[in-house]
Amino acid sequence: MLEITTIKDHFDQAVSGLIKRGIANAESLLSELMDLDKKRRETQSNLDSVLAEANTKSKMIGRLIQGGEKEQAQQLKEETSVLKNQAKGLQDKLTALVDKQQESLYNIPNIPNGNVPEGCSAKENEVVEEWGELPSLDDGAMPHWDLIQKYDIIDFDLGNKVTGAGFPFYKGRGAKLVRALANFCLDQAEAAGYQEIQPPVMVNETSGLATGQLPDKEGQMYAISDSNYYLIPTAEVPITNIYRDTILEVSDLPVKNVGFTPCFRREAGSWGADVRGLNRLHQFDKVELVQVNHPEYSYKALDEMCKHVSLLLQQLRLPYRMVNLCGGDLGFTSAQTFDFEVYAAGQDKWLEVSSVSNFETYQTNRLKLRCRGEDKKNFLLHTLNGSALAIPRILAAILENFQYQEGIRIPEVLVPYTGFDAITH
RNA sequence: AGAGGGUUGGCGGAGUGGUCGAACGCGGCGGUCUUGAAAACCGUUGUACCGCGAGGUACCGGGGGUUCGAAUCCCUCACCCUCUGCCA
Repeated sequence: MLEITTIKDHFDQAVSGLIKRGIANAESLLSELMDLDKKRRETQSNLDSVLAEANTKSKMIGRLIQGGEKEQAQQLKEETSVLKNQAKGLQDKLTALVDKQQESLYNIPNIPNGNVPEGCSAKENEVVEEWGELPSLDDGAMPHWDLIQKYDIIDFDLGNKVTGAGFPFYKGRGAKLVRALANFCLDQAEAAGYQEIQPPVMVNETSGLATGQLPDKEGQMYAISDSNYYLIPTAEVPITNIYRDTILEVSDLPVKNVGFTPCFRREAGSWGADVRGLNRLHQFDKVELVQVNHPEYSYKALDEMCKHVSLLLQQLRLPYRMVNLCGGDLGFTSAQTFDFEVYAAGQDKWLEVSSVSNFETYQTNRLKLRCRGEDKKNFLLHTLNGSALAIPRILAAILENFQYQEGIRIPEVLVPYTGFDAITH
């Protein structure tokens, strides 16, 4: 969530930022919040001074009782009782105000960075980089959902039987290809200085709140009904939460972690042609990069992460475009996001295979992830993350783009990982 | 899963109703001494919020309660340890 002091100190900037996201009433929304904050501070001041008086009197009572002056003590007790009652009222008021302010802040998205394009839908996203030539396929080329049947490498029917829709089985060379992609991505990340992490795939409610999946997108996470845990929608959640309630030293920065996990998404209400086959699943594997960085260097890091993703896609020989998301299309918690879309020739579609974001202090504020400054003042750090990469969609693009009459060619960089250079009957 | 014991500041560890935000030790930081370092000695050392400031408030696993007053008593939840059971 946003810091209240940031909104106060950069009010106009905050308003115009939210307007860029398409929030028309941003000004009144933030003004209300400022009024609420003013009331909150007043109430806190009042409460503090009542408590201070009560504390003083309580201490006097202690001394009087020790000195044997019971009657005076009794008198003070009554006075203190009155103060305590006042304090209780003020405390309730303060709690209500804080809750309201918190709720309000939870519902305000991050302020877009200055380089985020104007626009209210995906149509206004800005393509900033394009790479590779779109393959032209022979007659009889297929989308991946047909290819996987033809070569018997991924089985959706089996998934339906054993679990339900959106939980495919990868078999034989299909399974091997998943493992090859994961290992390739992990090795590349390691070479770029990321530490590999294997986190739990279930998290508690506090963690979900801290990275912003809760309460906003509760419908996206699977909840474990009898233990208050949630299945992670991305490794970002457990890995970023490592640093919850933490104060780092400047010398610890940048923190660079990479995790390979299954991701679970309810994706409630998503149906239609866009979601066929591997395009959208309830469970899928993803390699995720997570960085914690100094505010001064976070955009440099964002750039570096985008370059990393570009390089992965280039090595895999997948034509892609890199898109600077416009204000209206930006994720709730993000200050700036670049999406990477890969062209899948068999279905003639661009598939989003990576999303690289800088959250600035939006997450660290909830996480209470700070850094000890040289002046001993603590400040909030920046978090960033990016997929590198989402495996099933990459798989889909590979199958479709590299298909030929008798089989599917495996990208050269993967061959050492798969042990085969083509999938044929 | 059952029985018992725990949870205190960066770490170890006192504290069972009243100047306790918390003794003491270690570690960290600053200083004296030294060519430099070590040792020794002196000082300092949590976080958040309110306030221009002086200063104030809150926090001893989380939440609630008793009391004029709670780290200390009561309830509850979570986690940890030991033993028994089960298990990859």
